[in-house]
Amino acid sequence: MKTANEYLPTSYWIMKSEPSIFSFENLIQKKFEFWDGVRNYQARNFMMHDMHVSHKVLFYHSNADPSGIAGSCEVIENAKPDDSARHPNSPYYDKKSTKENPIWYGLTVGKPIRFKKFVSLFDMKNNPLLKDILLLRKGQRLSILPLNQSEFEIIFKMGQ
DNA sequence: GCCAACGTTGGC
DNA sequence: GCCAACGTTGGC
Repeated sequence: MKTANEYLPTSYWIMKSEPSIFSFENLIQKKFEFWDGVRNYQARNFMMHDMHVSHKVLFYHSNADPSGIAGSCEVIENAKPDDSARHPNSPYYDKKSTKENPIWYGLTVGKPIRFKKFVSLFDMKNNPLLKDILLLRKGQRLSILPLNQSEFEIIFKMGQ
């Protein structure tokens, strides 16, 4: 079984968001969004080092009813410091973050395309072609996950 | 709301 | 560097 880092380099990603906080419909309305609030080093490193403009992203609703992929989007601006870490009133505040050493970074996604059909977690679990993807692995909590081109295309087709 | 699984923190 | 305690994620 491959680890997340063994998927690198790749141009295909899953990004998770709780729709009660920021949903795919919110992205459709806003057209683009700076992805702030990531406070996990592995996910941050993906954004800082491995994700680049034009990379394709599947937008996953977590803690949702149902959870699943609502659509796709893409990276439209590479990583830059996540200023929410320096705002004491932000839920993402981190007192260790400074202007000189921001610690936390985010990037901007845009160009959302809503799937014709929502691809639920249940649907993905029932597709034998997806039995090995990181998203479905037990205990996998990373909010940003790499996937390979064929995995991306399988899920994308399920949404059409 | 429960809780398994995981990441982080901090004492030693 | 170990590891117990704690906090968080996210399915159910």
